[in-house]
Amino acid sequence: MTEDTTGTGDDDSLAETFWAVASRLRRQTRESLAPWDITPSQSRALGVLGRHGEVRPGTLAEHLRIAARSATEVVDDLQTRGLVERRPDPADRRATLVALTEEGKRLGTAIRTARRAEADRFFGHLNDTDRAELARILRTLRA
Amino acid sequence: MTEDTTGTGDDDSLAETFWAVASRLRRQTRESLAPWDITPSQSRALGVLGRHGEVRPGTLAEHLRIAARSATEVVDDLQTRGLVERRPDPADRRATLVALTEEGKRLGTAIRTARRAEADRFFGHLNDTDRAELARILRTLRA
DNA sequence: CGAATATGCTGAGGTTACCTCAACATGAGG
DNA sequence: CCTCATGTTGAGGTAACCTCAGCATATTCG
Repeated sequence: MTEDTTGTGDDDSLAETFWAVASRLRRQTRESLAPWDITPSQSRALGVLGRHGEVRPGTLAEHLRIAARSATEVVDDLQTRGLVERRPDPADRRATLVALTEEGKRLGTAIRTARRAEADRFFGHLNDTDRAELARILRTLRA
Repeated sequence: MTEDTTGTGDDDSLAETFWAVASRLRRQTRESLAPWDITPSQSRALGVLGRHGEVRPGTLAEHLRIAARSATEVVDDLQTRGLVERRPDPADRRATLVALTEEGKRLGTAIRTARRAEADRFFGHLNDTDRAELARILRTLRA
């Protein structure tokens, strides 16, 4: 149905193509996370916590490249699910430290594995050279 | 694939890098569209309409790769701003055709120019080879 | 020391861009 | 004409952000 293609070179500016890919990746990610009933940004936060141990919400925000307030929100969600806990920062009484609970760690590793598999599935259509090229170019653009 | 990390070791998977770039691009796009008080998805819709003439909402949705219902919404917004108009499809009385108004056309071209400039600014850090490579690889992934 | 200022977190409230589900009208095939 | 498919949209929901303001601490400096 819907004569799918309509030719091909439809919306092909670099930016458009980029967004088309992004949208595909987002859908796939969401899908691959579904079994754990966890959202993409929660999973990203779990990743950061796994790599860094306990951090303050503000630091988490930097790693996720979002506003501090938004990090608070993600932490709230994870805390509700019992995946992280907050404790006072002994070094600064304004601050809080966020750390994975045992279950958070377990889930974190499980998800990391799944995400890796998912990434392989997504980027796996590329050969090694292309994948490396893509990584390099994207890193340039991230700056 | 997994770890060819360059030592920074921060958020290094290909997917993470991809999202970091996406986020940067999104912010910049939003900013560059601000003068016209138009959102990214509205501008994408204008683009499709500019390239295709009048289309049905459903067709628009396909081009934008979103659900039909969501296209209706974008059209609503554009119509409120007087940039598009709906008229009945003579060939099928269930359907509607969406077309740019004169002002929509004017704005569409203005925006297209701006977006191009913005893309150049964003992707301009890359040399020609890298830009071509990126385009090629992304097109593979879009499939 | 004490006052001004900076920093860290979060409540309140908003936005964008999506989604699904179901209603309703019309079209098409038997 | 009856059924089923299709096109659009109302209703209602969601994730993931945002800003702004307030409160509690920390730091700096006269």
